[in-house]
Amino acid sequence: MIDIKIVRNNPEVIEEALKNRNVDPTLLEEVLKIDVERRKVIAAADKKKAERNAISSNIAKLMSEGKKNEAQALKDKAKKISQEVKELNQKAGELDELLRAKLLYIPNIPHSSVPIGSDENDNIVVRKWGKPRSFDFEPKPHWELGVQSEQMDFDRAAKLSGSRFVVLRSQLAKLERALINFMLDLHTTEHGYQEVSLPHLVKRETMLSTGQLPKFEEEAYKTEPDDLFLIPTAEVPLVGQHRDEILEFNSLPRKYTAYTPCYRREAGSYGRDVKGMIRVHQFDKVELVWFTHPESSYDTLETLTANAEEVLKRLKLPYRVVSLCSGDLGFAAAKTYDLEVWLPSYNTYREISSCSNVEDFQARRGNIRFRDRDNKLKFVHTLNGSGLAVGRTLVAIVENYQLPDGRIQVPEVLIPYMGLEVIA
RNA sequence: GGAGGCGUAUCCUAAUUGGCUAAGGAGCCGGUCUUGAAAACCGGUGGGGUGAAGGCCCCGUGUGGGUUCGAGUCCCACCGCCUCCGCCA
Repeated sequence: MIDIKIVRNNPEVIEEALKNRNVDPTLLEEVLKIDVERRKVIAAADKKKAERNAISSNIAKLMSEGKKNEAQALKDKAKKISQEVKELNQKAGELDELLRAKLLYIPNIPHSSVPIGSDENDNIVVRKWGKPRSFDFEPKPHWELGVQSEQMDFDRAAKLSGSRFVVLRSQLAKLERALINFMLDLHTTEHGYQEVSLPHLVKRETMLSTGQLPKFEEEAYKTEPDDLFLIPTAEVPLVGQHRDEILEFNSLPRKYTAYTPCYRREAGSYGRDVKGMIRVHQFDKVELVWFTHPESSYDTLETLTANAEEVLKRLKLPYRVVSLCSGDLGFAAAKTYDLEVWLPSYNTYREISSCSNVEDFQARRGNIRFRDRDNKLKFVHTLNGSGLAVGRTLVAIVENYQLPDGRIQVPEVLIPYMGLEVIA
């Protein structure tokens, strides 16, 4: 959530942020209008309350002196004021709620280093690693390779659950498991993250604090009658863990990694990536999340991104790092690097990880604070990144490591996890 | 699902015939003292409104209502945690 004080004192900052994100700026005007009205009502209510409090203490004094008649006169007066207070209070409460509801729909302010642009075409390639392999045969897309070996089963998945699901078998099922273990081992033993095993169903408030709600409710799977949501990413419970907490200064930064399935309705993506397992309703992901001091969060973004990149480097998968432009930035993010892996079937780079600094946007919504050196309570900064999306990593391996006969060579670092060198 | 208990500030813990400022302790921050530190002592340590500022004011005892001039305290509903019983991988 955006700080109302920034909205109030520097509306031009928000206005520019909304403009750069291609978001309708009328939202800002509404917020400002409500805020002015709200403060007016609060000031009026406070004045009445002060008046009533003064009378109340007079009544107490008179009562103790036994002057009942005088006290009664004041009581009548106070009762009237109390009625006025009640009305003003109610009005203030309504405006407060209205303001909060509007604020929850305002996206984060892009960081000054974020390139200004309208869509993904304006993203900037920061660096590239590795060279796309040149095949001396015609490479096949993963869905052909997988179906051919009967280890990727889209028909049965559709029978079970409909479109955009996949069933994996045998060595590909094992490859998925191997990737999860490889990623978790790397992040815990070499990058210093704490592994966490988490609930996959979370409350509405949890989704709200990370920014998935209220704006993107149609993207989430919701359960009835409990109003629990299936997580679209482990970021949600990882960040939500510390909701309404005050973290020790010395416990920061906190670094967590978690493997979870991710559930996404993919509403509005009909017709995109319909073949294969690039875009499915359920996929595995190993997530990285940091809680940091505000002053170090941008250094952390570089570290976090490097941690995710390390997975691709060890798997020897060619990739590039892209800095998302303002128009392509996610709702909660102040700055995002996407990692894109080379996919022969698409003949291009496709997103496999997204690493973001959301600054205090989620901390403000979730009330996650720490006590600073000056003893003041402040909001932490949170960062998240995929390290990596397991399904897409599997796709990348299948396509990039394919052999002319359709078998898949196992990347060297995965051989200990797979117990074999080639997937037949 | 049934029964009972408990929710107070960063933490621990008080406060019932409803009434001045939610007492006390710990931690932390700042200050005094000291060669330095410790101890001791003093002040501060949630949110909001208003003001150029000193300041002034309002709210805050799980949440939301109610009674009352006035609620930590009385009433109602809800939420969370704990214990026991039942069911259960």
